[in-house]
Amino acid sequence: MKIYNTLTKTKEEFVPIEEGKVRMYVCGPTVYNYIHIGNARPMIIFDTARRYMEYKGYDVNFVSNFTDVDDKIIAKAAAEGVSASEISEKFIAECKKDMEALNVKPATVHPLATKEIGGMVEMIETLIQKGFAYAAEDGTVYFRTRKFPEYGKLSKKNLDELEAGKRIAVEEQKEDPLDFVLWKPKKDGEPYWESPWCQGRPGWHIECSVMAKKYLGDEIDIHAGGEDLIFPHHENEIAQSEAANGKPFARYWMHNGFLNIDNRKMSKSLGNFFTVRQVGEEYDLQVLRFFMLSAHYRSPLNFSRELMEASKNGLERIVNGADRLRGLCESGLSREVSQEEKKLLDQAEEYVKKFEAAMDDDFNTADAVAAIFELVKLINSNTSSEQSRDFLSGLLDTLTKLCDIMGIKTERQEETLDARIEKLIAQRQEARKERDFAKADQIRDQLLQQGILLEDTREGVKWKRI
RNA sequence: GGCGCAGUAGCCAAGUGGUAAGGCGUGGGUCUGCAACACCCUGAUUCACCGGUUCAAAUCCGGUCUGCGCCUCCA
Repeated sequence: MKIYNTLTKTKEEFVPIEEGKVRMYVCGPTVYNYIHIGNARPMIIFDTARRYMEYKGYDVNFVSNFTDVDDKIIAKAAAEGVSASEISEKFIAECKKDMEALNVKPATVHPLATKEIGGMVEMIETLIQKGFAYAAEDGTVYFRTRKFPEYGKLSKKNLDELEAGKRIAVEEQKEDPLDFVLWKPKKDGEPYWESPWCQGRPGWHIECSVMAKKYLGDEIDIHAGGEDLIFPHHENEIAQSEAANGKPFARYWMHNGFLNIDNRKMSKSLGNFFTVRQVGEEYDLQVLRFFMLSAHYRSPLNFSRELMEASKNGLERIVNGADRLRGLCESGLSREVSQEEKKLLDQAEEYVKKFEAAMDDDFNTADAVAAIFELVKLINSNTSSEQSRDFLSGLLDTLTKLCDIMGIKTERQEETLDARIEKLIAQRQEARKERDFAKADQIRDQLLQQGILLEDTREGVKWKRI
């Protein structure tokens, strides 16, 4: 399995620190609002990577934080006249709902920044002891960036050029403009914690270093997040962790590309901002997941209604295929798998190999999805109720196995139609039998208006919600 | 100014030296009472442009054009 490593800018063979185990950390959202579809991309991508590694037999310890103390949370709390924790707790709960709808598995641990303050204070103390940090007069603690010679190794930045860039805020009490905050004093009305330096709260970067250390250890296999986090967030994490622990921090750094709207970065000021919740009002969020998997995770991906429609139709093709096959399995024959069937099963295995080869190559989900489509075509073209049950269920198992890895649900939600609708379907069948097609079509249109699509298949009448 | 990414059919998208996957859409056909589903056929002599290397280039090198991102909170 190869993974593209931002640190070396090459695809590298994945070798875990501990055989058979993966320690993985993904930077999670700051919870001051409903998550947007840009937040959803790393969630979906790295969940898929995790599922694939689990499929390969790895025991994945997957840690993803919620940043629940931050300027934006405090500002929102002030605006609504509630406490910061009320805001963060609410949006953590809402975020978990969205993740479930996107079929993103809960992390092994979802640590909260506010519950890890003790560890942060400890790490900052260590950094001060080792000379990598210093406290200013007002109690602000800064990281001494130039003391860490490898600073810039992830983002390929040169310290002197950074300084020349003059976009760094000059703070009088900093020894060097490049130094960044580890701990800052509270302002009136803000949440705070006690520390040796002042009552205050942690800076933006220390929490991830501390949570990764606590739940995964000093050295981890994979650290992931959006590409915008490369600098300064991940660069600073490396500096903090490696300076404090004296060991290399993460072996593989993975970064997903941005999700754009109309080829522009999504932002509130441009008015092209979508929450997952908004998209969910119009589409099953499985469609959003499928859409995100249609491109390589490192490429920018453009979001639009047109592309969502295309994804919806493509996903429908896969689900239809699985659905039909599931029905066929029930009526399959109890006999041995024939030679011809055996050949088809071998062909299906070829698609599994193609799928695995794609995923082994830096999680090429677009290619992996193509393999699933080819398998669906094989199924649609070569199955009937005249075949052996073992053959049919073998194909179904293969298809659902691959879809599971992608986090695509192939089972339609079991819904019971209410008696009134069932009666209409029965009446329509009666009308069809009597060749009263006008009445039959009238009933079908009536149901369609209620969002129920009927299909007359060889195996009987099927319905689905649209 | 520094660093970086991308440009493949109407749309999306894979492919990084051996002669262009897959999906959506379009048009035609088969099946069906009709429809839907499904299946078959329909698509780039060509991969932004120009030059070079090579027996061979979408893939490597040089240049040009265009779009985008990071360097500041941001997935």
